[in-house]
Amino acid sequence: MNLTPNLTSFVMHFGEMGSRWGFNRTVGQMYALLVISAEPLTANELAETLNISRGNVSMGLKELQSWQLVQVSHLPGDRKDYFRAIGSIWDMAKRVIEERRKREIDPTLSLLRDMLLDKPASAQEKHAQQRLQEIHDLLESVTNWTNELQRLSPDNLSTLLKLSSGVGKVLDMKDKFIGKEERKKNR
Amino acid sequence: MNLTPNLTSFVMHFGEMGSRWGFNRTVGQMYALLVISAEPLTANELAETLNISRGNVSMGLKELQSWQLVQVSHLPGDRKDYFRAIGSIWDMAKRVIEERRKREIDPTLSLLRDMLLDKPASAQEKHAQQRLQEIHDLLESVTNWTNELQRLSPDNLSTLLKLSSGVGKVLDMKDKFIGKEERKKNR
DNA sequence: TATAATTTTCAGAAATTACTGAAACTTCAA
DNA sequence: TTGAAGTTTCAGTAATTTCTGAAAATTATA
Repeated sequence: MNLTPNLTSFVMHFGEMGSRWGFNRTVGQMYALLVISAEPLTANELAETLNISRGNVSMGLKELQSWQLVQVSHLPGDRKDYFRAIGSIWDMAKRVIEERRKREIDPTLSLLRDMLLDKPASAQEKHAQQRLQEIHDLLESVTNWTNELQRLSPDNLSTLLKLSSGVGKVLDMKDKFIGKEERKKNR
Repeated sequence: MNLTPNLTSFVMHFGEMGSRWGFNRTVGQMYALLVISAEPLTANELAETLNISRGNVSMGLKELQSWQLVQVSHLPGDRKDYFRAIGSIWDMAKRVIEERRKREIDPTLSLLRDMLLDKPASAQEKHAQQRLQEIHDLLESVTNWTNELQRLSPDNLSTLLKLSSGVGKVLDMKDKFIGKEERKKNR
């Protein structure tokens, strides 16, 4: 496949950014290419377009599949695997959030849980545990949020994202809202 | 400084995770140590406790300062620099969000903006631009959110996080709130 | 101004991570 | 079965990143 210079520079940029997003350069390039391509691509097309080895493409696709960011499909009467980026932009966002949570938060959260079960054995540990508790609570909240996000429909997710500038407003509102609900309950 | 085995394992774990969070192993260890330490530490204490070279500590501290995650302080009559992790857990969370946005989103967003200014020159580019537009919009929303988060007081940030199981609730609130505002306007 | 205390820099070594390409494997069709 | 079409694996190499430690720079004190 031949890319216009513009698209090439996007693909390359995405490769550079890839490392900041948790996968390596070529995996980033492969994903960018799949995202902008109108048609599914074969592993060979990826290798040729990006000038990387066939073996590397195979490994990269495995990685992208583990992120659940690409899908394989087939054409009747053609044995080759065709790859495409999964669904909508919202699906991608959800997957990235989910995967990063698994990799960046879960392991730490589970270690923190264990550590907090131990009684602090010294003044040093006592102070440390306080900080660890705070970190634990924060990470747990973040985890809850991401779980909740997974459940949202694309529509609601979109609404929520666009709400940004109103977070403050909504929070102020929350007091009134909760207040009202509480009053109802206690009536 | 001598750490208990428990704390040592936390510090080491944080080092391993460090690479997933955007800094390297020793920087992660250094930060973990500063976070759990009740007292500010000198560069030499860090180097000794973690068994890494003095030079490495110097570079690592520079990195942590660029993330604005540590502060230097001094003791009267002592020329050494003492380092401590900045403020509260909320401050840390904000810094991390802010820095990651700068590193992981801003550059891509700015490239996407440029690309979307060009008229698509081919069918290929036309299709690609549609996807790029979607990505652009998503990243822009995320950026708006993080900006908004920066502005939130620790109190509100905490409330927002704990609201987790109520992302749905946030949306409900928004509807009622907006609805009320609209009704007011139209009255 | 000299010197002692401390921090920073940076060239090269060490460690880690990514990539290639040839061989092994799988799958299907004849 | 055989072999053609395709994919995966992995040992070895290349590229990148991290770390060390000695030298240079900085800063305070006498």
